[in-house]
Amino acid sequence: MAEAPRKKARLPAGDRRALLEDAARACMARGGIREFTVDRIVAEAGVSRGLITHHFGSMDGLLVAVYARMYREWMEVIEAPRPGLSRIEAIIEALVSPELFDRDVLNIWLTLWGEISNNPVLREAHRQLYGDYRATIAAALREAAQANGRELDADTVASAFICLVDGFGVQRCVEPALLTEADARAACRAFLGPHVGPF
Amino acid sequence: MAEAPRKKARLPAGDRRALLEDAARACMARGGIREFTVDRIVAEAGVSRGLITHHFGSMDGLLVAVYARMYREWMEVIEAPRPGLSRIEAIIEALVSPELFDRDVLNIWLTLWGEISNNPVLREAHRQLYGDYRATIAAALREAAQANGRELDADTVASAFICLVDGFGVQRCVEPALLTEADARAACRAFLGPHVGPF
DNA sequence: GCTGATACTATACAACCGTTCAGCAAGGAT
DNA sequence: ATCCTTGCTGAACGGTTGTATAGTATCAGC
Repeated sequence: MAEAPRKKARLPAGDRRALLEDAARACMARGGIREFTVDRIVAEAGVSRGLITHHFGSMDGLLVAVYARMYREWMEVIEAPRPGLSRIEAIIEALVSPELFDRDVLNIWLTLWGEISNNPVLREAHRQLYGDYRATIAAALREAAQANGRELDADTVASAFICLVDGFGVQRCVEPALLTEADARAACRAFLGPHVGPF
Repeated sequence: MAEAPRKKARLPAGDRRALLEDAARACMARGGIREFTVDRIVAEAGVSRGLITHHFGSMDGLLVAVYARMYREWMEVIEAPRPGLSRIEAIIEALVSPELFDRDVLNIWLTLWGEISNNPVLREAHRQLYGDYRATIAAALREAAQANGRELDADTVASAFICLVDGFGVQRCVEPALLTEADARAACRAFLGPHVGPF
């Protein structure tokens, strides 16, 4: 006979934190910032009301943790090596992959952007991470341009490219039918081609 | 001696509606959807708590009204004739103009996108208006391409172009320093040039 | 087996949420 | 002068918000 499931078993601190972060993301994916509330999140996670404050200090603390985890997972997919593809191609494929080009994921991002724009605590957290993202894209662009013997202002192009990608996210949230994964890939390639040359 | 200001003077119904819409936008520009509350809005407008329900039935009603007005004003600037410029150039100049390329305006849009994505009432309102926007852009693209004797899938390119523009909005809200009006203009032209030819 | 730290629960709290509604004020019609 | 309609107020409602905190369970070190 299997062990009877002990109620309220002790868990390593990290597990419970991750559980709450996942629950918070599920709520945000479902209903944006309006679902990011203590009651919804603890109900989703199946824990007591006090646990959020216990682990994160405040709702802002949890919000920052969610942002950090979203960012980390995003970058993992972006930076994953894809055999046979150049770095810039790999990035484009990552951006239209099921992991990143996903309504739930993008709805969480849309929600986070809205908060970054208005919440000083999250804005500060964003500032620290965002530079890395742009630098990664810019490095891939520089690499592709060099392979074709071209000059380019990698930072500026990377910035505009990120705008395009963020816009895909918006579009996919507000008008999902209008933008397929193939459209997004084609738009990325059409956008970057003139700047870095064939890839 | 001037007329003594009468308190609670009667106003045409439309004026009071517009007053509330403006107050709601001021709140959203300041703090996103979290500031879109009855108390904040009526305080901003200097009217009583009951007035929102009286004129709009509910907060969702006001939200739809705000969206409709944002859309109308956006389109007015987009469609304004600009002597000496082609239609597509005029649209790009409109997009980077002080009226549209404005932190407050774009923060309201970012807030509205987040709501469209999660609020069925607003999503329905959006669906009806959005098609017109895309059609306007697509028509300008077709015109430019024809002038250069080119073929293009105007709807698809318009859709991707709108993504780019929406992404500018996101970027300007979450990282205002990184994207100047000149950057945005240059990115628009670089994006459209390869599709429609010189303009 | 005690002690102290840690993980967690559950209640309580004041503040705020959107909506309802009774009533007042002002003007037009009769 | 009296009614009715309309624009608007302001109090009241039940429900939800985030946080503070007292109390309970569990485990490591001794």
